[in-house]
Amino acid sequence: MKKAASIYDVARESGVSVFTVSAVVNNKSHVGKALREKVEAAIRKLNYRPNLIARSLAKQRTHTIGMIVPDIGNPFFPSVVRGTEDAAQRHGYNLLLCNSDDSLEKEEKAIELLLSKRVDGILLTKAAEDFHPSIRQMIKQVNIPFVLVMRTYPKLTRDAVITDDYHGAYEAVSHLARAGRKRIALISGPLKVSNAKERWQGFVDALKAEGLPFEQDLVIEGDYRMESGYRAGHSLFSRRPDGIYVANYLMTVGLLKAAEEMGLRCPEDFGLVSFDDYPWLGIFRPRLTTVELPKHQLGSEAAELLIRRITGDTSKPVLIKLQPELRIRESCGFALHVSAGPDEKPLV
Amino acid sequence: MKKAASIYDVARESGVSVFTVSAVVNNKSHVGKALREKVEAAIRKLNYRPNLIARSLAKQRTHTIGMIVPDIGNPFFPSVVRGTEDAAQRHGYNLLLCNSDDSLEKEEKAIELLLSKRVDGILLTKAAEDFHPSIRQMIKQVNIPFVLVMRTYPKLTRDAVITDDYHGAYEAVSHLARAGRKRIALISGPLKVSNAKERWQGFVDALKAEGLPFEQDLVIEGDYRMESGYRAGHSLFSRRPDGIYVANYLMTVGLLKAAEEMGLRCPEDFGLVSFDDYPWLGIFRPRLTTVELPKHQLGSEAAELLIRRITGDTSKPVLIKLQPELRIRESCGFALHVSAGPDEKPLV
DNA sequence: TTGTAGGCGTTATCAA
DNA sequence: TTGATAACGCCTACAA
Repeated sequence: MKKAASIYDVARESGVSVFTVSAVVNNKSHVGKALREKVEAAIRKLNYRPNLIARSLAKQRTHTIGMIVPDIGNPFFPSVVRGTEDAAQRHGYNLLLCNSDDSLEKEEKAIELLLSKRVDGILLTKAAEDFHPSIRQMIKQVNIPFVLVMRTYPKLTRDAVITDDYHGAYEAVSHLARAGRKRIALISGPLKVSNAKERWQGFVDALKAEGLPFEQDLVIEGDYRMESGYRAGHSLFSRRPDGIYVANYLMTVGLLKAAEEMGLRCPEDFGLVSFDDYPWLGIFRPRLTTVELPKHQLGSEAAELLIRRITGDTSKPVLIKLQPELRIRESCGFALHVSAGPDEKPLV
Repeated sequence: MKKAASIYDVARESGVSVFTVSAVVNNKSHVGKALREKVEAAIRKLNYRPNLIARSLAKQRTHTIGMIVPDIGNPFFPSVVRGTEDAAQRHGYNLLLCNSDDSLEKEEKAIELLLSKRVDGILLTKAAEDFHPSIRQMIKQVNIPFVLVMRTYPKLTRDAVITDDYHGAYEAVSHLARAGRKRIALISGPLKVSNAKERWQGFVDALKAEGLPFEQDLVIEGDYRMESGYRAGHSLFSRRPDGIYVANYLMTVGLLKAAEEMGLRCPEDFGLVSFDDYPWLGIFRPRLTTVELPKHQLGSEAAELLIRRITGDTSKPVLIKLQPELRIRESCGFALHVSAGPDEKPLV
């Protein structure tokens, strides 16, 4: 097997210069009809495909965007990634995907690699800790656009697209209160992460607004993983909260596992509002009341913004804040039938 | 802001040739200590990072693998992708991710793009229809390794890593039969897809082995999406099956939605075995009995195999078949407590 | 051990 | 409208 045809081969085959070939490949207008047809014939004959690596080197543009998420295995992220892939696709960009496991080390390694591969921009869901100075400097230096996804990171003041987590949490806790819950607990994400802080604040403020006490030992800091929800459950239930707001789905699953082991039932023994909704949560029992986050949109808006930056939009940094939506089901002790109203999206 | 330092800048700064710089960057052994240190100093000073695009062009290797899945938003795939990313990572490869939505058109477009971007190999979960001849020829021509994931595709006889779907389906249906179900239905994936065919065959053979009738109008062909499960449910339940085997999770969710709308309960009105397990299925009710597929392993083994091919392994094509595992819970009408035995993985 | 020079496949500049 | 030819940044014979 011989190697793929290059632009030179096409030029030779059709008896024109590489310039002309390049012009027809990129269909610039200035090529005579006769030549164009000869070139096109040669392209077909040789089965020529432009080498995008070479093109990237010459144009200093890869049409690739890097995306770093904590873990694509966390059911929250696939939809986000899908959203960005869809948008990227539409604009002729590809996605290089990395997982950081919320580890600074992996994150920085991923960034270095993406920069070395000369991606045109990066979508980042920042891990908790601060960048090392060297990385920060490197980022500043290469000067490609970043947009933060789901989590802000002030040290690198830039574009971000997030959800209104404060508001979502506030709604969640208010709902718990309206359902008559008095001792409301929080299982939080890592407080170093911006959205966990927001959700925490929403929890605190809603409590206050409802005239409910804030009990320090009713808030537990998890790490958004299932196991931390499980552990949180075990230590939390001994304190008998009658309502719990859990800051993400995976921790909710862990929590429910713990509840079951301790013989506690939802909503009979405790009310629950979880963050982040999934189609199947309306099907299985207990039917979880959740705060839905527009995951797909999150990803696509981030991608759109990033691509705008890549293509030269230099307007001032923006913070896009998407609105969550409380989906009332049955995990707080009563089925509110308004949830079947026109606002509810059909499952399928 | 000036552009990034190149190998030439480093060479000039340290007063050596680009050859030497290249040698230390790739730490070849032949560089004298004195020079090496000078070069390293210059690298640090200029904050030099090799341009991997240029390297790829020169070496004809991108250290990137392309992966095409139907939909990363389908909860089945994230773990697979995570598995391949982990393996790729370990070997210094990156992942370019594409979604095909099981559409031949999108799939072929993705392949063309990946080939043009000169990925070193491709991981493919093939859409149902056959490649067009031109694509097939193109693939043959570029001659980069493909490994098929989850689905085989005989027309392109190559490496594949799949799960033993026949066996999994057989087990599922046998379990339904052991639970006393007599009229067992199947909600299948698209029969043009290899694994759907396998699961169908496992269903048929298990029925026969159990001495149960095969009723044609108790099998419905879906497309692995939620909505098709929902529709299948609506048309199926009027025929009153007492057991259902559903070939994937998303269709199960749709089916359960339909069941609810028709006032049918699982397992009281029908037994259910679903394919493909998730941590939360052991938590919510009904507790689904499922056939777990080793998703992460699927992805990592595929990546390992692909990378072996990329790096020159020319041994004959292999078909890696991973074993599924029946996880007995309660959706067939009785809780078999063997499921709590040593075989069961802890949730967290 | 180190340097020189050509090649990787495009695009882009500048003439013609 | 076309054609040479120099980048793009790195690797790698081949020489020294």
